[in-house]
Amino acid sequence: MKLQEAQMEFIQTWGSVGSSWGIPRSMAQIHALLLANAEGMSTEEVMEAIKLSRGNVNINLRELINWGLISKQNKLGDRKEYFKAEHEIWTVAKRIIEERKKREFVPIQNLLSELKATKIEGPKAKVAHFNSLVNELDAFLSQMDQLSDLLVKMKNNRFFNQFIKFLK
Amino acid sequence: MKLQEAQMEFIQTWGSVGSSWGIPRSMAQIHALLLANAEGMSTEEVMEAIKLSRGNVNINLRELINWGLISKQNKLGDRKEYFKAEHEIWTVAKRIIEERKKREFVPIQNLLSELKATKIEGPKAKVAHFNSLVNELDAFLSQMDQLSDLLVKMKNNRFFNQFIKFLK
DNA sequence: TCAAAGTTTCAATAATTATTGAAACTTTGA
DNA sequence: TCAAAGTTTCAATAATTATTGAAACTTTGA
Repeated sequence: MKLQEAQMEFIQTWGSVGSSWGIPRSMAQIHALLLANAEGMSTEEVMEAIKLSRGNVNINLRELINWGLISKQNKLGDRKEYFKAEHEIWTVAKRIIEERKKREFVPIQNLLSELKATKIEGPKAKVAHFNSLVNELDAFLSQMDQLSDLLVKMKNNRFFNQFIKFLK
Repeated sequence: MKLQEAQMEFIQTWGSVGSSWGIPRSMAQIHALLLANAEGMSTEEVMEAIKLSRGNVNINLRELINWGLISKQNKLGDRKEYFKAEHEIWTVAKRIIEERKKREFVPIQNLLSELKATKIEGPKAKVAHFNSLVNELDAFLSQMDQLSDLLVKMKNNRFFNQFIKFLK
């Protein structure tokens, strides 16, 4: 298989998985493209490679920068901006986890602590059920939170593997 | 705060977080509603509580059943079907993790193993970079896979907490 | 067997979200 | 200072996804 084809398959798959994830398809595709290329690429090159409009590429490159998944690069004697992916896979994962936590965990956690702090009025049994849901969810989410912090610190594969074995 | 209001806030938040997740808002809302009620509810009751059409409620109830997040119940002397949420929070998490793995991990993993098995042609350095990306991603995903299996088995809070402490 | 109660399907439509592309803006260096 | 090169913005539009609601279908028990 040609490198080009392989890259394209990768980009397509990453894009469609991304979009079933709540990440815009183009953003995921651009990310995949930059991951697949060791060197940075310019806006033009990205546009050309995955046939997207300038505006789209620009917006999504900036979003990827916000996520900390790519960074700007300058080439000497060249005025264009180049964009280069973070290639360390554990760092990539860390950034994605952090960003998703912000969007998916924090709002629920905020609501739950608010509800925990509030006296809820209504039929006793129903209120009890609701309160216990709130408490259990809250406890669960804070455990997941801890686990993800841990995960993110665990960049060392060997340690991770030992740890998995230990727990089996 | 009235129980009703509290439930509604919960339903709204769960719905909007769900939809930033790739889960249809209505499905997440129906799930939240059933989680918040100890007893099962009929299609009519769900429609009434969150103002959704019959078709929508029907489709999403079935989808929730597919996910294993709710189940049908019958009441004696009543022809209607009632739907009751799985209330054990670790089981809920397990089901969601499994379902998301199917949608988000499996396609990437399949592609990666295909790519690993293929000889890729092109400039040596670029092919090397691409191959190492494929290998690292594959290794990473299989670690996450193991971790999630582990997590799912770890229903016991006490064990989980000890384990977190142990690793700190 | 039949009608009432309930469930499912699905084409049409609404709502949401992503994308385009041209115009406005910014930066650079001669 | 100015024009060329490059970047950003954003209204219009396209694409995607979710929702409605009425009609078709199924089940139940008298």
